[in-house]
Amino acid sequence: MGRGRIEIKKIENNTNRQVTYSKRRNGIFKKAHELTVLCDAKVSLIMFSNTGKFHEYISPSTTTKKIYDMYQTTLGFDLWSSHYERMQETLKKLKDSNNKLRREIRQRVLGEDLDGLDMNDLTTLEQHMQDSLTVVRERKYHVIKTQTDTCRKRETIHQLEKKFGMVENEGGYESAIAYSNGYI
Amino acid sequence: MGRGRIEIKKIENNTNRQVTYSKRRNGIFKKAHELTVLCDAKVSLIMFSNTGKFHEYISPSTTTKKIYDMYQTTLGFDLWSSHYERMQETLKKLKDSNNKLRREIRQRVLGEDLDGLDMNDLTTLEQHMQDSLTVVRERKYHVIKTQTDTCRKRETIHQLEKKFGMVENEGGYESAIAYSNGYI
DNA sequence: AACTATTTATAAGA
DNA sequence: TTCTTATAAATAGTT
Repeated sequence: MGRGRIEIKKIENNTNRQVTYSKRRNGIFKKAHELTVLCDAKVSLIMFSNTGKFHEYISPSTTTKKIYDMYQTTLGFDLWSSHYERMQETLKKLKDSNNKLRREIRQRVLGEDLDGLDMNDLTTLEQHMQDSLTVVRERKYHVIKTQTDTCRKRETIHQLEKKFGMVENEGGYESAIAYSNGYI
Repeated sequence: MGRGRIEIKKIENNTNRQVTYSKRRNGIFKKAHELTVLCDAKVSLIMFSNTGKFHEYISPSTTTKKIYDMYQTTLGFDLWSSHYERMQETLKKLKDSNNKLRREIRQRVLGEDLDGLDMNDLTTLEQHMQDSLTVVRERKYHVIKTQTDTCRKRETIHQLEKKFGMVENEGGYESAIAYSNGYI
């Protein structure tokens, strides 16, 4: 449909190709619109030229999102599966992990939810708890010892102050403790 | 372009509309393909007739998914943002929750990560652990007692069998135990 | 961006 | 649906 018939193969001349793209793009958009009106159809037409330029036609009665939703429903699969499924998997893993952690806490910290455990499980759990308790007690004694040491140091510093008239920076010690206690 | 010129408005005659849809659909698909080849473009053409029938053309060099991804990138927004953002939020909450749980386990179950705790914290923790340990020990004795009771029952059943020549269903008891031990 | 000779699409009919 | 064909519409090459 023009001065001469053309073969349907890539137009190598760059300018020609651009011009033909522009002309035919308009043609196809017009056709899409006519189809929409004449036949009460819903059309989504998305095009990218070989230079990456984007153009689209969408029937006024709908949206691209709706068309894709219908597309997915019709074909019965998910277009965003790569994005979405990866998120779904991560979500599932996190939920599982969370549940396990919660169960562990219920069992080991609160002593609840022990119904499924047999004698071996219970004995192992008891041993773990005993070990942990030992660790905490050791830590406690460590802190007591350290605090005592710190007190001794503070006393020594006070003695030095009295000797040399120095002024101690009170904020230093207290704020360090406050900082070390702050856990979220 | 036919025997007579037509107005571009909905074809009310049902059969006519169907026929025109079919003819023009083929026409537009052909045009889409020609554009693809002649101009090295990427075209996605999705159509739904007013009866809900689905047809699509997609350039052979690409996929609907890719076009859809390019569409989103080009327009710089996410069609699923509401869905997606909700998932992102859930994901973040779960991650935070997970981290908190892990920290709690490190502290209370493994006896690690105690650096930030002062004497009061440690004493409280020690007391909690002691309480939990007591609960576990109580549970252990409960299980021992229950098992003893069960054994007694089994003995009684055996005695009854000997008396009356009944055959015990061995699977019943064992599988019940296996079931009650199975936790994920 | 216009023009126009020609090809192509298609409306109506079979 | 599919084919036919007169005619409208699209467009290739040109200006």
